Amino acid sequence: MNHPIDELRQHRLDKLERIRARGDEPYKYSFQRSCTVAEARLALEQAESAAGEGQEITPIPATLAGRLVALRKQGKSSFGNIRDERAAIQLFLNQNVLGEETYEALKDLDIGDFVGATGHVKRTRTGEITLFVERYEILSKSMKALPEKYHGLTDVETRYRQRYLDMVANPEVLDRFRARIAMINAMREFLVARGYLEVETPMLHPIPGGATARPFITHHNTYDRDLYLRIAPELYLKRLIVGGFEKVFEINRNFRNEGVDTRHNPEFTMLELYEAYQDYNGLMVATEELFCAAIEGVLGTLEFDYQEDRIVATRPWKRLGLFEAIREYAGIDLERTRDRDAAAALANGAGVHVDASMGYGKIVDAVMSEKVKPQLVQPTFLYDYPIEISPLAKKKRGNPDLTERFQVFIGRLELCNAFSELNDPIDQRERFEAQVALREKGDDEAQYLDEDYIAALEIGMPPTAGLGIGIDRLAMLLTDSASIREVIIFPQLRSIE
RNA sequence: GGACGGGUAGCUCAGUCGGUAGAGCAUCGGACUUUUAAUCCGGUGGCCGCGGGUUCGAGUCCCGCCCCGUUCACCA
Repeated sequence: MNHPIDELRQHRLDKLERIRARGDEPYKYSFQRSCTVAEARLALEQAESAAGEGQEITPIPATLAGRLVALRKQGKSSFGNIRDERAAIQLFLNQNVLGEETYEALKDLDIGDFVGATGHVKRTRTGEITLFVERYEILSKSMKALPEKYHGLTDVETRYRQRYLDMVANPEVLDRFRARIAMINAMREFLVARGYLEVETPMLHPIPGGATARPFITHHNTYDRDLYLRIAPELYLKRLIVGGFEKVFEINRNFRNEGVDTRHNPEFTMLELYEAYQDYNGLMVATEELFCAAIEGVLGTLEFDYQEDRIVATRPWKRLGLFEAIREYAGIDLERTRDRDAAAALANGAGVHVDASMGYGKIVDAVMSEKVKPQLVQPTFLYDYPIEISPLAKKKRGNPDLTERFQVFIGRLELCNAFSELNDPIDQRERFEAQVALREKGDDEAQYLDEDYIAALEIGMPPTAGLGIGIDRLAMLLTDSASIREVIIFPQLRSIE
């Protein structure tokens, strides 16, 4: 068989042989760089500005390492480019300098190999910052052809399945994930500075709680029992508030056995925080501050573009009652109508599809999702949600049909969910029982009754407000990404058999 | 799960009416001592996503399936 892959592979194997035959090792154990490529470039630029316009400067000695990303041979001299994590630099390789034998050995280098090189950094006469190489060595041999240099790798499936290749071929992908990391760091620093404790709670739950979603089920052999990958950390974080911590947060993965689309990945990262003696009013302020810290931490400004829209996130953000928003954007009033069928009729009239299984709360939620959310470009709080779809939130003062709950929307993305936490154990039990009743009627997303959580509330939980932020979606917003898969480094794809 | 779009060389893509499977880059050989998508000459490289069908003949038409994207449904 003469497959091209075999041929290319054979060429590389031959090169490995030749390298080893020279007594060299194509997979080195370490390499001592004098600095990074970016540092070398900066050193030259600083020397230049110190010397002044048009002055001769002394070339800067440097030993650099990186992946060889281009090699232009021109007879007895050659140009290459290496790239390390942060920057790329041109190499100049000349037979007179390297010696005939070493220069000849360039034949055994391929684009994709890691190379270490020692020489002096200066500009070529075309002005390109270049390492004039005096010694080089191969550090690691690549056995595969890299994607084409000009177009890069654009095939979305390959980009997601082989993210490492995406990162090699498209360096801006590194920037996107750096932005995500910077965002998380900014939020963590903000919270730690305000005295929140970062905690870790279980990923394996005996009862999946804290959200309405289908769980992944797994099995623990020693205890011979099924466990669930957590759909939310909420109930454990609130147990910590019961235990005596007053400000806690966790940034970690949740798993939900639901559909996959541009805004949903089966595993996703959530920041949840809880603060004792706080309610949703105070939390709205803190939420605004936290979001702004994240946005400025990444972008350095509160004004930015997301897809087609210009977002201006300067505070204060718009606040709208949920029903007010529905009146404004859907043109119907669902607040006065607590009757399920009347609400369904109004929703239908507004062009929102309602099916028979949906109760009042879900109808309100559907109208919000279809008619309100698509209008919420600028940062907006929606607050006061129906009790039916908020089983862990405290009833609104003066209106037991509503809960003290809010969500934040930016760029049509739903980014967080927060409420005054329900800490009345008797009310909580009734809410759980309502969920169990829904489950018995066939709603497999209804929540489970968690007796131990009730027991914790019976010990006593102070007044508390809590918040959950979809980290991946916020990363989408701050990196102008249309799909959640662009900000999840290894997104979930169907496996190929 | 439905609708729409896509899957051809390692990568990026053409492929007309059903008639010998193409280009650029990469790769291999040659030329070249300041190039940077280097250039010039020559060569190698294909399960056309998979499986059926129609046909003298299928990358192309038909049917089924797989995978990806967008979208709708569900969810955050």
